[in-house]
Amino acid sequence: MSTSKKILIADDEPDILEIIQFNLQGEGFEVITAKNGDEALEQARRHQPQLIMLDVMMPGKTGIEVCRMLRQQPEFKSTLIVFLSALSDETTELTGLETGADDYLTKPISPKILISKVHALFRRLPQTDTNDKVIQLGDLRIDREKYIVNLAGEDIVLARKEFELLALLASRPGKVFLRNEILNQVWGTEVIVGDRTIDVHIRKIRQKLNVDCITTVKGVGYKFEW
Amino acid sequence: MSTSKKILIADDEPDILEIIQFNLQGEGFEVITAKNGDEALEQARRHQPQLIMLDVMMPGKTGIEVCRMLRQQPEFKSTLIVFLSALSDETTELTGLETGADDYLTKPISPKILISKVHALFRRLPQTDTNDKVIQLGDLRIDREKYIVNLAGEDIVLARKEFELLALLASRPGKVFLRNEILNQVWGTEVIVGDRTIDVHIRKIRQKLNVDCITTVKGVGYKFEW
DNA sequence: GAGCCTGTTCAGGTAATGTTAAACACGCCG
DNA sequence: CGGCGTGTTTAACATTACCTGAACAGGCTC
Repeated sequence: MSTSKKILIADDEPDILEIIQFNLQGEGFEVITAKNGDEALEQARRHQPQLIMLDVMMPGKTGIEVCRMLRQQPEFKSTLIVFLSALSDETTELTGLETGADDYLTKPISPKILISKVHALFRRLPQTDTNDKVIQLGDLRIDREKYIVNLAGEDIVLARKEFELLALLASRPGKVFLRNEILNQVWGTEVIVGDRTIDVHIRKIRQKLNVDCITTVKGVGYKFEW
Repeated sequence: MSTSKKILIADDEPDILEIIQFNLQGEGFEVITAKNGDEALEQARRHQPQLIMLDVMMPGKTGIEVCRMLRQQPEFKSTLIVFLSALSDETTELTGLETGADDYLTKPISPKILISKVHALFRRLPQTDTNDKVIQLGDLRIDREKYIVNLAGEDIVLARKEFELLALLASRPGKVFLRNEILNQVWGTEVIVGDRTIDVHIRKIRQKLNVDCITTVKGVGYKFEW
């Protein structure tokens, strides 16, 4: 688990990039930079920052486009995204916020204000380890990327639905997931499946893991406990 | 289904109050208003809004003071707080953000931008609302999310109705809940059950908790005391 | 002590879940 | 294209835990 918070800044003006970088590093943040939209996407993918600051006007892809593309990818669904713009155009700001950004800052901006804003945004970021790609709990490891469950060194093969169901429950150990919640998260809102479907999958997981880690809360849902 | 989101607006100018209220209500928010700082504190306590918008310059307590006082109280630790101010003074903005506010908006502000901002803020809320789901009273903890009652480190398993009944009573310690009130909240208005049903559940809770915390108010109802 | 309210116990009914097997969907490969 | 294997869903049935009402006991008030 990385302790320091990573911030990606994308701007085509080297001066601005440098000033912001300097100030944020002074606050203990790890800063990654990009000179244009494509580079921003590339760096975001590589470094998985918690906060991304995008200049709106950049050669190639605009910040808005970059934001939209990021938000379409599951791993950036909850990443903080902030726009930086020299123009305080209402329409652009609106578009930016509606694209899923968390804030829209206008240049020039005082370094102090910028830092305060960044801190305010980080205050709202959920615990970093809950939406990680790898869930590690004792000798149980659930790797969302590789679709592998490993228990005490032993790889366990789970089918896709089984895996997603387990990953969901394990993403918040202890939390009771309502049956509806599970259906929405694993099956989506459009598909309608019978009542027993969830139970059957739960049973298979219990069987394959051969450990009593999923508790039924009757009339409510299921929860994962370790 | 989530209940509608409540927003509290505090401003001493009636015109501004009205404009903002109108716009937010149009978006489906439930809006509460306050004319000054003290009223804001009062209304916040009463209505427990998810978002509070504070004018900085108000007669009596300033928005900054109100924010500071709110943040000191556990129930407002994760409430969204936004400042509204006519003056874009850097020092004030800094102070505001450092007091724990989520954003600082300068008047005049376009309704559309305001609404977008509000939506952007609410997007960040769900992750942090776990605090609201836990009732902690001394060494008794009722966790609505985990469906667990923990007393002095010991987990106590309650059935669904028992849990909901206890959670209801404990949500307002000291308040006497009428039997009708309990029926409506726990059983719903449509279901009709006999008189003794509540008693039976109360008994089971008393038995399982093994602590005398539910007091009978004869001819009226029950109350939870700690 | 009568009347009213609540406490206690218990067993039957029932809704929710567990279990199993079989049907269905889908891609793979010859 | 058609059989095969895997993954997913359904249906039927078993099982469980929960909820509830009834029946009675006890306590308080008048």
